[in-house]
Amino acid sequence: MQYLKIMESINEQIEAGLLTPGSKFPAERKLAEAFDTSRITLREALSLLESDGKVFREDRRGWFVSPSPLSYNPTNTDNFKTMALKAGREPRSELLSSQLIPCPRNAAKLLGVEAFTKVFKFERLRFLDERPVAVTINYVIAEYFPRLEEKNFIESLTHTYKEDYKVLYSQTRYHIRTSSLQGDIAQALRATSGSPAMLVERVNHDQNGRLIDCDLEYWRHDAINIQSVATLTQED
Amino acid sequence: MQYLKIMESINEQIEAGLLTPGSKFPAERKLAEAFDTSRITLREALSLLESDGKVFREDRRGWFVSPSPLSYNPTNTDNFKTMALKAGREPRSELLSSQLIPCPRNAAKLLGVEAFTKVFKFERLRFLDERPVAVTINYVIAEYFPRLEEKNFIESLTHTYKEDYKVLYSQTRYHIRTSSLQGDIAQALRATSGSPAMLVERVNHDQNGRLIDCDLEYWRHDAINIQSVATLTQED
DNA sequence: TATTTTTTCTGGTAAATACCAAACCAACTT
DNA sequence: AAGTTGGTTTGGTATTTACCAGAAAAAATA
Repeated sequence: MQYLKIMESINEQIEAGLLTPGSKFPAERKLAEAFDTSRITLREALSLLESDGKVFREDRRGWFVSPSPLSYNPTNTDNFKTMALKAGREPRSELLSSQLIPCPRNAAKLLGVEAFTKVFKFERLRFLDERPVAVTINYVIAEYFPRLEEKNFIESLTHTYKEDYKVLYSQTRYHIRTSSLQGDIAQALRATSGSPAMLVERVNHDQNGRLIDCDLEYWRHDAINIQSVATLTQED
Repeated sequence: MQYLKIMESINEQIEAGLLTPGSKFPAERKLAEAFDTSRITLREALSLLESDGKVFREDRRGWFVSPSPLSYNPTNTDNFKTMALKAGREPRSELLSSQLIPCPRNAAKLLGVEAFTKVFKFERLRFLDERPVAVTINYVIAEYFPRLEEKNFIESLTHTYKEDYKVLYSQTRYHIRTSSLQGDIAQALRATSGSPAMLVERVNHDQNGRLIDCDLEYWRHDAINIQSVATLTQED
């Protein structure tokens, strides 16, 4: 199992700080030669480090050292920008698409609304220090937010809700599971199809208990770290 | 990219219910032949399904269809057994080790205690329907729980705390991130080294705000699904 | 200097092959 | 009936080879 040794060797170099976060590895063929092994075995070692979140790759671009993950607290309303800035990172968001459509199946299931309810769907790509780390897809119940498409919601939907509609998030139901990146989402994240991902699904209610939107967040799995404090209720 | 087609083909059979949860796939060589491809490409397809949580493998034993994940709520005190039973699953726990030791580095960091503080460490293996799904490692501050080693805590530590020491969990700080299974932990879970995992770290306080223990839970990544409801506090 | 085109490099995919060791099963022994 | 042994199957690991397509770099052009 020489791939284990290669893995450890690379790992040591990362931990020792010889390879800085975000820096690119030499070409696979060169690395394989350096470790006196085949390209396939070298890729095996890198893949293990990838599933451990130590390194990541960009499709046909190479392998990189993973930056430290962003702490993500699902129980507060900090938006992406705020979270990133608090952690000393540089956030950026891009709008990938936005449209007013009848609620699709998967979102209808999350929202618990009838089929054909009008929703405003939009997709955003989130960057941290110019690395694409997440694609977020929002489904907003259209009737509660007239002309939402004209507002500037790209950076923060939370902010738009509050300023333009006097709506505050008050309760959120969330699911978090591992998944893999496929198709358009993988492409937007410059990831190869099948890369490991964290999928965060949230369903949000406003201060009146009204269900207002849901979102799906596909994160590169090494880019976040779910973190929270809970006050426990004893059941029995 | 024929591995994508193979993947979809297998996936369809799973979704159609032709392959029931927990059932074993034919041997790799036979499957490869059936799909008229090489074993390597077949393994590529299965690996993708694995990272998506649709299938899992047991080391040198073969590939299996993943059962549906257990919903795990980090914000309540339901123990493993209770969670499993509520979901209609059959739980079982095995004690892998238990010892009274000076707090090791990683746990000291989580607990925020001085080095050499005595802790009671024990490892348990959790099964769902006889499938090993998680290894949990607990570090309990020994001075608060004299003779803990004599109690029957294997099924539920929570229960022992409550009945024998009148201690209730009241606040927990948790971190969740993806990781990979290695060494002993992988072996206990019958997983191959490097299999994807969910790592849940928790630090717990009792009803008096006293820090009492922490635990590390290594889950097979397809076996859980973090799920919770949060009441939000607006900051600004 | 800025833009476009061409070339080179590099990662992604795929096959064929080989050997090892653990798991499994069946036959045998006690 | 229970335990041991030995052969077979099967997944894990590793090498070699090949070709493709996208990305990056270099060269040519406007």
